[in-house]
Amino acid sequence: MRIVIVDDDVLVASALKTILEAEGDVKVAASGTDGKEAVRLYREHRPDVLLMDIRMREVSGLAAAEEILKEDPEARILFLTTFSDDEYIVKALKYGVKGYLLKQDYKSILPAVRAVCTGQTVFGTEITSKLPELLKEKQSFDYRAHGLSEKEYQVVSLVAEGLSNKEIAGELFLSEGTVRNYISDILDKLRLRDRTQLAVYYLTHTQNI
Amino acid sequence: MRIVIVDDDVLVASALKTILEAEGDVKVAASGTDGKEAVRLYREHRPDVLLMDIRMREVSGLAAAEEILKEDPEARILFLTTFSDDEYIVKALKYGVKGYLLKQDYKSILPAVRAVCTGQTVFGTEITSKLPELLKEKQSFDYRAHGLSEKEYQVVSLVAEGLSNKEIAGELFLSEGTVRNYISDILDKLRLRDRTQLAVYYLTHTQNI
DNA sequence: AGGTCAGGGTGATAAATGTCATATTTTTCA
DNA sequence: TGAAAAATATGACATTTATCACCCTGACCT
Repeated sequence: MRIVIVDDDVLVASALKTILEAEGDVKVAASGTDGKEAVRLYREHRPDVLLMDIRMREVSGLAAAEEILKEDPEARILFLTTFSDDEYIVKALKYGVKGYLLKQDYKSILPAVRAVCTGQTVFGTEITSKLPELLKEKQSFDYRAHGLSEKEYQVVSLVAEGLSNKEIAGELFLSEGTVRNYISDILDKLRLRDRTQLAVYYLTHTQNI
Repeated sequence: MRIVIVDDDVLVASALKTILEAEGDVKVAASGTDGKEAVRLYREHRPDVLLMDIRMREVSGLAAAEEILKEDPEARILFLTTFSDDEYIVKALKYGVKGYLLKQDYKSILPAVRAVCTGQTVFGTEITSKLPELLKEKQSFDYRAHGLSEKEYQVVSLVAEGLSNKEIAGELFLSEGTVRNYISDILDKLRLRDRTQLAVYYLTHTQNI
């Protein structure tokens, strides 16, 4: 396994090198201290895994990752950081970075590197526990809480699909006038003015967008 | 490392056992063939990692995972599956499952188990490549792509806040009639029928909900 | 039998919306 | 500079919406 390490803290870089090369099958091919170097070293060595700090002086690890992944979407990049940050995680994942873990957690670095090497994605503990949070759906529209009946709720959801009263009537087998009355009631209960506000309200209180 | 394996395919279970126990430090504490058993075996053995098939006859792995994680949020569960499925991934991650990978990919099973054991989260290759997709923000509403002018776009966004023509006119220092004309044009360009559909369209094509 | 309440309906009416044809004024630019 | 292309505006009109007052039916209660 050939690794490239990029970290602007030289101590960290050498510590990592020591930890990794303790294993017989791991070889640190090169190391650098800045995002720009990361790009250069990646091009030059095409390592199995690029271990990179996310915050660095000139060019950040994130920018470097973007650059590298644009050139080689198969690149296996593993971020190292001293703190976890939602924004970074999401951004990094969007780029296609293969992992993200904490420096402190030195015992987990080697398994993580191995896993990434087989093409998998790895997250550190702190980040993992936040994932469900990050992925959680928005609270869904609770019609009972607003005093809406089942039928009224159906009307609301159809309004939020852009249907006219006539269409809603057809859909629910009601007369157009009844639908009008329903909507009038609903607007009253929800303290809204017209169907457009109703659609907006529903859409912004529902996850399925 | 103590592992519990649950898979309704006995062949797979024993193959996994063989692969894992080839390593000196791994011990398969027990194995089962159904979600119900998974829950029981987890309670009984509290393994370092629970390796579980996601699709099983009676109680699915997903249901079992939910149950187990409710009792022990720290449980390290690693799903195994023969096919990848977006729905499952997202659901599993929401529950707090620690990983998800393909059975075929037997070389990556051991590193994955080790990584999960140190508390990390691991995804198989196929899933990883989908992650950016899953997390990608909704494509933002590109008004130029629809031939809308800057001003028309402003009108659209106000419609999508539920403002009336008069209010929009006031907001943009236009006459009400002009706003009406704008909206008429916009609806034409976007092939929509009324302002409610416009609001829905805008909201569903914008990420900031 | 009478009361009442929810679900569904009608019709009248006023306001808001959408369409169109037709100006007027600015901008832009060959 | 002069003409085309925008941005803005008006008025007339048809449609759709929203509100309201009232009606009918059937279930349920007592």
